[in-house]
Amino acid sequence: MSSFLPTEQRLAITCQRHPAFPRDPAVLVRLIKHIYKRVHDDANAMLRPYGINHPEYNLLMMLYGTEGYALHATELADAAGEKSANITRLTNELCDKGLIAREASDEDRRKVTLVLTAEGVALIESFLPDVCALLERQAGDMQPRETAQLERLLKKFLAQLERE
Amino acid sequence: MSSFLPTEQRLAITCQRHPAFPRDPAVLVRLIKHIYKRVHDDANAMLRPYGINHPEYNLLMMLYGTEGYALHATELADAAGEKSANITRLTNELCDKGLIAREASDEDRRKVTLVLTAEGVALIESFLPDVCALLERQAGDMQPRETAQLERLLKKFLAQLERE
DNA sequence: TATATATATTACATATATGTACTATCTAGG
DNA sequence: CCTAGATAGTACATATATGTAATATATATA
Repeated sequence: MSSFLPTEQRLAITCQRHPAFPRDPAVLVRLIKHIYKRVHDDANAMLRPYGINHPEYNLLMMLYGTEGYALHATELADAAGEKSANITRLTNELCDKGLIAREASDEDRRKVTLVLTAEGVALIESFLPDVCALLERQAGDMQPRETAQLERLLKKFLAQLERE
Repeated sequence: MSSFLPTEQRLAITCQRHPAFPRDPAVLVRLIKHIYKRVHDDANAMLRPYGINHPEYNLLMMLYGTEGYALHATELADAAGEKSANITRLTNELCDKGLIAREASDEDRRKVTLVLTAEGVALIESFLPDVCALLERQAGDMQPRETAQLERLLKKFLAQLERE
C-alpha cells in the first residue's frame, strides 16, 4: 500500500472543510514532494560509497553532459537547478576532492570556468553502472508509453509553473 | 521557452558518452526535481507574510485535514513526508508561535499528540484563499483529463519507488 | 575618457535538514 | 512479575541550503 494514502485522505477532509480548496492541484504538488524526497534519499544512499551526495552528483553529471566537460558557474547553476550561492560551496568541495578544477575565463574575466578533471571523469564512469541500475529500478515496470506520457505531462506542468 | 531544455540536452550528450544510460527515467527524475524546487519556492514566497514557511504549512494542513485537528508525531511525520527528527524542530517552532499545542497521550505515554490551537485554525483559514489562488494558478490551463492522468502516472511512479 | 548600470562570483550570517545516540515507555515470552 | 527487545520522541552535533551584501569586471553612453 502506498505511503500516499494518508496524505490523500487528509486533503479530502480539507476539501470538506473548505470547499473552494482545489483538490487536484494540491494532490499533484504533494505527489511531487513525496516522489522527490524518495528519489533524493535513494540517490544519496547509492552515492555515499563514492564519497559524494546527490547535489554534487548533479553538478558532475551536468559537466559530463557538456562538450569539453566545462561550464561557467552561472550555466552550471541553471543546469543543475541550484541557486548561485550554493554553487560556490558545492564546487569548492568538488575542487577539494580533485574532481573539478577552476579556470579563469579569457573571453570574460568576470567568469570562472569549471571543468572536470581526469579523476572526475574516472569517478563518474565508475559509478555510472550503479546509477543506471538505480534509474532502471526506479522506472520499474512503467511502460514506455506511460513514461513518455508522464514526461509530456510533467513538462506541461513545469511550463505552467514558469509561465507566471 | 522552458528552463528544462539545457538539462535535457546534457542528458542527451550523456547518453552518447555512455550508451547504457537510461535516458527516460533520468529525464523524469530531473523534471521532478525542477518542479519541486519551483513549487517549494513559490509556496515559501506566498506564505512569508503569514510568518510560516512551506514545511510548517504542510504540518498545519495535515492537522487541519484530520478529524479533531490532532495527530501523533509519527503520524504527522508520515503524512507530511518529513523525517521524525525534523518534526521535533518544526513543531517546536509552531508551538512557540502558538499555532499548535503538545499534549501527552493517555493510551500510550510514549506518544505525543499535536493539536491545532484556535489561533492555528484561524491562521489557516486566513491564508487558505491565497493558497487556493496559488494552486489554481499552478495548475493553469491543464485540462481535467490531463490532471487526472498525471495523478495516475505519478502514483504509479511513486508505487514503483516504494516497491523496493 | 568618465560615469552609470549590469553581470559574475564569492563571503558570511542565517535558516533548514539529517544522522546518531539517548531516554522513556510499551509488549511479549519466560 | 521480570527481562529482552521493540517503539516514540527528542537533543545535539553536523550537514546542507539560502539571502544579502560586497567585490571585481564588463558594457553602454555621454
